[in-house]
Amino acid sequence: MRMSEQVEWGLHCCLTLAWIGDEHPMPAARLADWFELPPAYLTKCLQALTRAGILQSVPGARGGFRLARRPADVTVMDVLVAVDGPDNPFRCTEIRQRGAGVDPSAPEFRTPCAISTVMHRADLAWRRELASHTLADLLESAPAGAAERTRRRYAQLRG
Amino acid sequence: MRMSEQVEWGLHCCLTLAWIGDEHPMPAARLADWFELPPAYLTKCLQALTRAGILQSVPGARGGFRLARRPADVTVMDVLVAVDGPDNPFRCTEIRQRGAGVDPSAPEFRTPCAISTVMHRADLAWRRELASHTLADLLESAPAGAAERTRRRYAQLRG
DNA sequence: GCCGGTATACTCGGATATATTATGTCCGAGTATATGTGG
DNA sequence: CCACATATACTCGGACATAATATATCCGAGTATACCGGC
Repeated sequence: MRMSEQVEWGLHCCLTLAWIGDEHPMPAARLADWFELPPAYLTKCLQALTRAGILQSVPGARGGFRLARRPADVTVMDVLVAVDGPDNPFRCTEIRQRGAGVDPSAPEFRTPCAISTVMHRADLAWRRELASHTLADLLESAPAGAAERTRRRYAQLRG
Repeated sequence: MRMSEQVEWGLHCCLTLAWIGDEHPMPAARLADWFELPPAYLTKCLQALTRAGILQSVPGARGGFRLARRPADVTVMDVLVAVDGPDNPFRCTEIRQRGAGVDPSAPEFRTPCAISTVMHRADLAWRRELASHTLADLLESAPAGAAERTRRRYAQLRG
């Protein structure tokens, strides 16, 4: 099991967009250059975040992406769901009902599979933790001066 | 992100082996037939569990697999690690250090990436939940009579 | 009848193909800007 | 000098290849059993 790298990309992009502010939207190509990521592929991630209402895309010249909501209103969980999809990593295939001599309509199968239940609980704990942290939290926990450095670097990049 | 199906297989196999007891080891082919799973592939899962010390393989005729420990001493987490590997689903690639004009030796990078920290916390919560349930718990939470039905079905299968 | 040797059938175990998913790339549709022209 | 129409350059957006991983399979090595012959 391995999480898509796009989750990391999406979170870093959101943080960078938060730091440079809403004044100018930032093109995907510039974000890709910023992190040395494949530009064409990063757009896919940014589009997913846009569809989820986390980013806002601005078309045309001087266009790009900006945050659609305030950092405090975007959880890490939101980003993950937007990029990686809403599905539970564990998917119960009900193999307990298979095999010869098993009646799928037996009363014992009315209650959910115990394994599935445990997995679901663990998934819930995971999601709860991710939902308890917002982009604002991440911005605050950054080293002192990170915002300033980011803005300066961005200004230098724009020339 | 999708968890390997082998995790589900491994857990169900462990529960079945617990129910039928240690008297006779159960061959992989019979377990595969039991759940209607691909026999040759299931062995890979069982081998992984054996390497982890959860199952015990008995070679030769009348051989097969049996539980190596008591059900109370095997957590769901143990099975997952054995089958799916110990790696954290999220893998920080330190993209914050990339890009032109960034000094990887800067003091701000001495502290771990905040994103990585949050992900690690969530992963920990997930693992903690999985580690808090043992095979014995799963056996107990099964519907009444499950053990009896399983043993009877197995006896009938052996002929 | 008992013991030993041998052949056998059955088991696991790791090396080898295929399917699916994630990664990476390309080109077209659309829009704000800049420019040039007429009033 | 100002307003408007037009052309342009830049942006996003979804459709198309490639690489990595999970799934599925096969055949060989090893072992306990069962059988057979000899004592």
